[in-house]
Amino acid sequence: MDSQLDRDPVCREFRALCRKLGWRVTASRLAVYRFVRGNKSHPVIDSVWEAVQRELPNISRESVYRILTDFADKGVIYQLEKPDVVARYDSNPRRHDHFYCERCGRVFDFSADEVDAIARAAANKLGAITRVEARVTGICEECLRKEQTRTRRP
Amino acid sequence: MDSQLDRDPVCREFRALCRKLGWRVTASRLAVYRFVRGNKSHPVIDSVWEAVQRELPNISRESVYRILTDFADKGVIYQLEKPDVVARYDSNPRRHDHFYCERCGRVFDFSADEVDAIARAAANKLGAITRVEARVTGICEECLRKEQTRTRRP
DNA sequence: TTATGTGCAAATCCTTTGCAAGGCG
DNA sequence: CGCCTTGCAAAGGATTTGCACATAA
Repeated sequence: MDSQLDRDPVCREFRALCRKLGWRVTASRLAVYRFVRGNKSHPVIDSVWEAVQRELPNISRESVYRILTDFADKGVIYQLEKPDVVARYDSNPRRHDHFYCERCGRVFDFSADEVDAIARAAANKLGAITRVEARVTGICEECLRKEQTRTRRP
Repeated sequence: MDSQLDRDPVCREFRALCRKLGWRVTASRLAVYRFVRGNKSHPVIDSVWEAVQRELPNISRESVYRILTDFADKGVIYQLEKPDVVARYDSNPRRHDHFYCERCGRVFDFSADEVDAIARAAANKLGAITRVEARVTGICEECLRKEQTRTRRP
């Protein structure tokens, strides 16, 4: 990275980030970071790849995957729609919400019905609304207990 | 389907459903329906397949997929986590919510911050909460306009 | 009988991984 | 120079599709 880039605030921010995470500063990572940072379009892989290719024509799709996965693992970005995708089905016809356990992957139902009206009001201008669901992620009771047990008896 | 099954209320319900949808009543569909109906465990494909195999040992995984997909298409069940999976990334670090357009697939941000407290309170007993997001699905403004134009000029 | 539904095998598509070469520190 | 990164090729895994046979209606 040449010294000229030090004047670019995004670049400096990125270097600080890498330092914090113990990562090397590479052109690939910087280019991906530049495109993703503050980007509100929720880009899919190929959008990111395409954009980054304009700067680094030889970057591979796989590297973009790796870099984005690393960013997501460190919480630098958030991954919507993880491909931890196995089709799941829900036969409950009533409006309801879901709690996703990050540990065991199970999904639990709950109902916070005021969410519906609130989200509808807020998303009103974006289009016609079909359904509203609150999605909560965390660690379920059972997994919490397991972790506590493990911690107590080392 | 023999007449004995007519006495089973689930079966009768299922026959009515098939009639409404213009579907043939088959043992495979009935078995899948039986397992899924009222099932609150959000089963993945293999759980459904495994359960149905106990009744129909020769049913194929592909058929289970087809049947569940058909059910979901008709709104008989809801498909959580569709495998329309292409990884999507979101660089907005602030808590916020998402509007998914069913037509164009784009995702829009909005904020309905009261949702957080409400959902937390409701999901409180299920475990430790990491994040809360309202997920709204519908048809975005732009797609709505396109559909209206198409309808107005046939 | 006739069109729909199903099993089987194979194709797709997205994502991840192994490995050797490249490049940051 | 040594270890972390990357490109390339290939593997993996989930879901879908083509086709011939089975079966509701």
